[in-house]
Amino acid sequence: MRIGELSRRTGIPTRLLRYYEEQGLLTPVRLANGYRDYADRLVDRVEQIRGLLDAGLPTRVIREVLPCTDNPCTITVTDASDELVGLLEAERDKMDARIECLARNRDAIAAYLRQVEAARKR
Amino acid sequence: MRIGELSRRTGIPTRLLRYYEEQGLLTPVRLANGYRDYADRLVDRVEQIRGLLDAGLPTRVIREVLPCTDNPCTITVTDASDELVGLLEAERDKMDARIECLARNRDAIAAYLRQVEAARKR
DNA sequence: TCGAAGGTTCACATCGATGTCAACGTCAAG
DNA sequence: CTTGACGTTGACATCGATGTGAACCTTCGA
Repeated sequence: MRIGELSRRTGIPTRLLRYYEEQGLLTPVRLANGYRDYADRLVDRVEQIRGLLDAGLPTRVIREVLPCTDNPCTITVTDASDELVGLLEAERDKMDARIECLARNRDAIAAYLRQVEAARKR
Repeated sequence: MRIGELSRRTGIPTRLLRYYEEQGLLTPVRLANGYRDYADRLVDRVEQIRGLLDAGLPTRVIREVLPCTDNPCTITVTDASDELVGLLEAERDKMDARIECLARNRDAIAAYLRQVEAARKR
């Protein structure tokens, strides 16, 4: 599919799809006329990218993370440099911390909302 | 404590502590000489703010969220406008989505790292 | 008393993500 | 053949978070 359809399907402006490509997060093939051609599976990838961006990861990190979340890429297990492994471990730990922080605050909000609701019943 | 010590304790530059105040996330009292004076408990608050910022929440949202995560503020349950309640529910749901996305990707990274390690043992 | 350390405000710079616009090429339908 | 929808690249603008520096005030210890 071309960029317009991908944009419609994902709700992400074409501007950003091009930006993600520039950042190395998305690599559509080019048609003879120069148009970008996106495989269907890239819809999911775009959503994954959005999720990670929304969760606060910079594109630089997402670029490292994406390959290891691709099933087919699990084959490339062996060519992971020590450096990359270290980076990924650090990133995993940061994500743990973020998850914990988010969860704690979400729980606090949820508890608060429950109290509000309880108070309104009276 | 004054801003320098808070900065040392939290590792956050004074510039940002002032910025958080400007954004309404932190409200130190002022000493006679105009210096900011931070209560001890604000150390925790700063860390909470950092966690939420790192998790991708903008200061605008954090400002709404913080009050409901303060225990003493649970007393103010009654003065929650419908609007705020809706905003908080939406925010809670977004946080849910972020947590899920982060967890999925962290799990993928963790699985990848385990594979790498297994491959290296051989 | 003087200087260093740390505080204040204000302004401007930077950086990443995103919006917007200009100038132009491609393609399908009337 | 032309028009309109859609694509291309490139430049510049904006917005939020953060860095940096100037000009100035306060406190404290030599």
